[in-house]
Amino acid sequence: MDNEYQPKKIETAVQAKWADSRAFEVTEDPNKEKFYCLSMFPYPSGKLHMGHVRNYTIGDVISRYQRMQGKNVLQPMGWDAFGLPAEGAAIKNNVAPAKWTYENIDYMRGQLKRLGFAYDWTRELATCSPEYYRWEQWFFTRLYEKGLVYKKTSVVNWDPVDQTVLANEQVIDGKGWRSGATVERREIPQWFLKITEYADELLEDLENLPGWPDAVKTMQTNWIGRSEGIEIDFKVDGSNDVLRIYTTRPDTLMGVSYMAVAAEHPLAKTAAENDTALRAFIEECKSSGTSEVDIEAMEKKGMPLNINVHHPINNELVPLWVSNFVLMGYGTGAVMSVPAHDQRDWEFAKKYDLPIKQVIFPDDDSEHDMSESAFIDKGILNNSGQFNGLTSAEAFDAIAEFVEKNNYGNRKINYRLRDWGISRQRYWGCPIPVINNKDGEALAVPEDQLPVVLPEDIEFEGISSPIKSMPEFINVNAPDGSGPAERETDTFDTFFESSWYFARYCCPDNQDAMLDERANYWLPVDQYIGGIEHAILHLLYARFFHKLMRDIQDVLVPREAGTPGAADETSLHCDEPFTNLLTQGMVLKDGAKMSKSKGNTVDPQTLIDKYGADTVRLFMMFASPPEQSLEWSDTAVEGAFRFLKRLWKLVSTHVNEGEVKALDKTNLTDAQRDLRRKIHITIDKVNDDIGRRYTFNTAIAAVMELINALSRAEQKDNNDQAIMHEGLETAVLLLSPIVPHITDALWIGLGHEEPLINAVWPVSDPEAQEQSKLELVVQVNGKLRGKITIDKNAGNALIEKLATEEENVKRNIEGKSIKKVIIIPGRLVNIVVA
RNA sequence: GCCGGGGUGGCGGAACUGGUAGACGCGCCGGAUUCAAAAUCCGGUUUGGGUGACCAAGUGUGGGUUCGAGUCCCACCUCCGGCACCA
Repeated sequence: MDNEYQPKKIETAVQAKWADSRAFEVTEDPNKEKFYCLSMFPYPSGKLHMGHVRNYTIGDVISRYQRMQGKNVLQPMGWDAFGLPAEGAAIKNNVAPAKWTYENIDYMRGQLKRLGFAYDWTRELATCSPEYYRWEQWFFTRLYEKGLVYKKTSVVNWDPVDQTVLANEQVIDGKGWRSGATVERREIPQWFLKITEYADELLEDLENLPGWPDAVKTMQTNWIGRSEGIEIDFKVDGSNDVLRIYTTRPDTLMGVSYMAVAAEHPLAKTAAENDTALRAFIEECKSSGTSEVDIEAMEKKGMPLNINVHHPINNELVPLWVSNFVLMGYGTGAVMSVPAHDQRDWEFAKKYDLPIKQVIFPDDDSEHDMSESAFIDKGILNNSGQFNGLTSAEAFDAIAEFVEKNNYGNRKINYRLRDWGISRQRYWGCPIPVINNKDGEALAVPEDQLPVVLPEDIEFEGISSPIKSMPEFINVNAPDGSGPAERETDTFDTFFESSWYFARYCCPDNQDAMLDERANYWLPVDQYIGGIEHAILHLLYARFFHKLMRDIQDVLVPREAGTPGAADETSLHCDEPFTNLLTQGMVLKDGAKMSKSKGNTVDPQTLIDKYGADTVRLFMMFASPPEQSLEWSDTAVEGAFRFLKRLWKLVSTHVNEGEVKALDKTNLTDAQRDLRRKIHITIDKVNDDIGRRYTFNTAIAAVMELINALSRAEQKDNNDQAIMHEGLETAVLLLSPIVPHITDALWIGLGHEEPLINAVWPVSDPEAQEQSKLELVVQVNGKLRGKITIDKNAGNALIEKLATEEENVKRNIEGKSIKKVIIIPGRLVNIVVA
């Protein structure tokens, strides 16, 4: 066996071997337990970054480990290929988005292959290919048919100079990224998916996901934001209009001192018609950004509309204001304001000198200082007429009843979650399959005319989407036979594509249906791995989409209908797409996220070229546990490389010493017994770390400890050599999911003919782990004062005796009386003295 | 602003269920090898005190619970992720 570790040589050879034997191509095998391991697919931005390498190494380690457990493992890879950066590149470098994207994919695919990930490349897909997106177009038309999509106006960022819609990311300090013009809010018609119809199920099913991190489930729960409240109508004075609001605190209803509507609210618009100051204010409200941060962080402003509404209980007049923090697209676009019991209303009232009327009082006789802040807790009602003396909870019911009885409104469950706006006014995306006829009706493109193919041979003139000025794309005949019509030129939000790719991987070659029965073999994904930044949007949309696919007929069409068994399945079986979720942390350098804009990136390719794929993989897994952020270190990469060299040398030295005879277990020295125990303890430790905890860093540390112990061991007799052999084989197997190339070569060196990827994960020998003596720590008043070695069967009386007799312990308890002795079996003794 | 997560030696991190704080690696210091260097190998390495055995302090800050707290509770500081059109 070669004495020198040559990563490039062995990695190329092993990768060729895997490719030739189609080692990672899988098919459905009903007799084997399946394991679907999925990493979030990359956006093909140019080249792999360290975050990708980390993500995909984690997925590969889990996949290879599960394969060694005997499972039928699917690990696919593809490309989230539509998106804004391709348009940026097109505008900047005058290259078509399609060409740019496909070239990036080719380069990045090469990098993934070079890293040795065990992907089934026959399933590769790119979301920008018509073979892929035709099915989401088809799916959209089915959802339209079912009434699960609808069109309404909603707000976008409008760049008045470039005459185009901007993404939030393209708005910098309220200005357009290219024009520098102040961005306006503008309302345009857009398509929406009714995710709110699934709000309850999306919320409740989180309880059926024990394999998801609590942090993600909490964030999704709060995002959905279910609340129980009441919708109440306030009659507008001198008009037949009513102003409908929603509140979760009807108990504070008698404390209302003003009402507020959004700038876009019809009442505000009408009032502004004859009032220049009001008109100016409403214009100003439209200048803020559309994001929640923009709205929540800005200074809260308002103006009275000179309109009053009637309080539904006592009929008193309440002034109506327009304000910049109420949003039209959110609830009813109007709120009731109770400054005494809501902090934001309190601040607004202070600013504009509006009355603050306390109606809820602490239930413990304490007094709240209204001049300091709002009293937001629940309590006892007062100053509330007929409701005085009720608790907040009682008042909720009483007021709800009152309101319902008088037809002023009803109880309502509300969600913070809003319907999913899926229209984008961009080019590089999937065309929304809709045709608008001359009567303005939006008609779904019929199935036989799908896919609506995005023209790829285009040029950007300016920055808006080329298909918006492309008559050959736009002008069509209406599918209802009503004559000339216009094609929709908006494209889908790219989250649309990434919401179902996990299902398409199961049957990417099916040209006749979105999914087939193979999806029911592989789904749900057993392990999903990706960045924590996707905790809400992507993961919620994918869960939603999965439920839609489950509920819409004909999504799943069996390939050979009518044949017995699984092929007759016509719907998805499972309710949730991802059984277990692992959210990896960021890759940082000098404490900041690696990113092009910060200029602190490290190109993985340079490292692969210098050290090989195994070193990069090993470093990534060793530097920190997957959920934490990972701090980049060049010297630590050197360390990982050094460890592999040491491992190689230890194996080659051992192998080159010749044949090893079988271990004679009846004749072991204490040192040999200890070393064997170390080997078998390490098996259990690494199995737990990789298989259960996903703490690959501690798994690697444990193998390093084993290698250190093996290198220190004397090599004098047969047993020494036999234990060395056992230890090295164990280390190679345990490391193989992490560094699959070097371990494959070492496995061959250790005399195996069957490839390592077909080897079985090692199982420890409990007998080898037994020991007759135990070490206990002795504390005095909780401070470590000594250690004692006891027989494993020693009783508490003997342990206490030995502990108190230990030299240093004795010194520390001298002259004091022992109050208590606490013995934690196998761990410690704590002597409490005074 | 709101929601979620983190903070441990010079550095990355370990300590899983309240039970030896600092495993493993990096860096640094000393030694071996070498004409010399690189590479490699051996030893040391939380801080302060002590020749030493040991002693004291110590897990962002301030309090608390406990025989015992990095771990649990309360308050605060700070950094990171998300906030619906970046992906």
